[in-house]
Amino acid sequence: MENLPLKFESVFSVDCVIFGFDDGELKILLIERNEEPFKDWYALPGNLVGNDEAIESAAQRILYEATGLKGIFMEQFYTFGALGRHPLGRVITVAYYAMIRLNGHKDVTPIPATNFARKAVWMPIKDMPELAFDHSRIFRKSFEKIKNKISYQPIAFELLPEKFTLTQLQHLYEVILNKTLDKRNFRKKMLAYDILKELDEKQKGVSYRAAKLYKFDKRKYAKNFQKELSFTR
Amino acid sequence: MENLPLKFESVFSVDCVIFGFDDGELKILLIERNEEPFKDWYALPGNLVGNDEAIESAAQRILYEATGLKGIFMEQFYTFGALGRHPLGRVITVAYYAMIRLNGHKDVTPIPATNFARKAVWMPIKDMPELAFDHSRIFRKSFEKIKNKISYQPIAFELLPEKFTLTQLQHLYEVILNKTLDKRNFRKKMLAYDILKELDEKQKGVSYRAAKLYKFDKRKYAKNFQKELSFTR
DNA sequence: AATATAAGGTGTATTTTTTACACTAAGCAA
DNA sequence: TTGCTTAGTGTAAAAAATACACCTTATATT
Repeated sequence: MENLPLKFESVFSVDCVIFGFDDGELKILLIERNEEPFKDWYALPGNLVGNDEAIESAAQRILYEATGLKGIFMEQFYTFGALGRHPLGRVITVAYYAMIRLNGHKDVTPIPATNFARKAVWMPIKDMPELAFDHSRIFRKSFEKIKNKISYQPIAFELLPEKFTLTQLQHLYEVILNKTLDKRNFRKKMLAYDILKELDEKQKGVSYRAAKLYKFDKRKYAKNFQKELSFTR
Repeated sequence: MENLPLKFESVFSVDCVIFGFDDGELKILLIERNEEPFKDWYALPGNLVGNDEAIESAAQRILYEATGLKGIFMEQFYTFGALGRHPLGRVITVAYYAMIRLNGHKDVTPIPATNFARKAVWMPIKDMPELAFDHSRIFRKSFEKIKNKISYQPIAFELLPEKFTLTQLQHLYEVILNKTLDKRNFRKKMLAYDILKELDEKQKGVSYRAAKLYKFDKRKYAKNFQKELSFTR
């Protein structure tokens, strides 16, 4: 193919819905904007993508700026481009979500104050305020997505500490799916998938019988996981 | 919020993977490019999105230009924006797929020749050539998507004539899933979903026992379809 | 030491769903 | 009338999902 002069540049952004699980609650990371438009509003961490920056890298950069974390799996889930979504003109935004371990990483550092972000907070999803731009819509779509996905893919582990108890895992499912599950059935099913490694360790610092700790076992997962999960109760 | 001067414009495109089912084969609509870059290559129908055009509308416009069809459901499935994907600069593309009735609409008219498209063809997916840009990748992703989706959502009907036999439906599933299904189990399951309407009509023009015709029943579907489909054999 | 508290951990019977499997019926054509 | 081709159907067995309750263990309290 012959050489052609470059003609195009794009202006578009990436927004990230970053989920964490802490105090038995599902939270997402928000920034408080310090700049027009939507000054003083909460917003998803996001930014314009450089002309020489891959979208995926931009998402990783934004996650890093927001949390100090690198190398977290992020999944693109939708692109939002309604005409009026950005007051400054046509800016479409590619949305990603990530799930990160908040427990055991309490020190995850939200964004240092920047021009546009005054501070960042972990917002429990039950307290979610209306967000800047169309970010509320983006959040809702991400939440539907993970709700759906968790039913057939073991993405929940990403949110837990590396070592966790089955009860913690169950609680997380219950929070995301917004329904209670039967303890015996949950355990039976989860263990049947054979993607967990039982450790020789127990929970510590609890004032009741300590539970066994488990780890997610990537190798077992790769071997065994063709099946799909699903919980009806 | 105060008024701010418009600052941004975006250059981005939409590409459409348009599935049809004909002669017992799954096909997609391709154009043959008449313009650099990728002159003479096959490509997905796609185009730049106007600065005042909603993405969804652009997708509909492209579908219309390619087939003459309006009001077909299209689903956005991914946005592709790798740095080198377009030789003329940074152009990210939002990809949609659609499934349309080819049977009974043989007259679906691919694109009238335009500047950039010499002609359009319904290409059997088994004969798929390498496509322009990253369109092969886009196609592969769309195909994974519908493969997955057909297993739990009745999207297959979109591809069939309005009236169809259960055997036709089964063949379509078999083609998409690339495996054979058991006739009795398929029928039992499909009828159990209770989303089909049995007609008082039979197939015509066949030189063997004619099969009953069915219609997809949107109302039943809306009522009954919480469940998910899945075929293992 | 005894007791209370709180969560951990476990099994079984029932129902539902999925699977495997093969023959007769109907319509057309020669 | 016979042959050909696809339509159409049921059942038994296996697997998966569900409902359900009590004893165990560790710590804290008296």
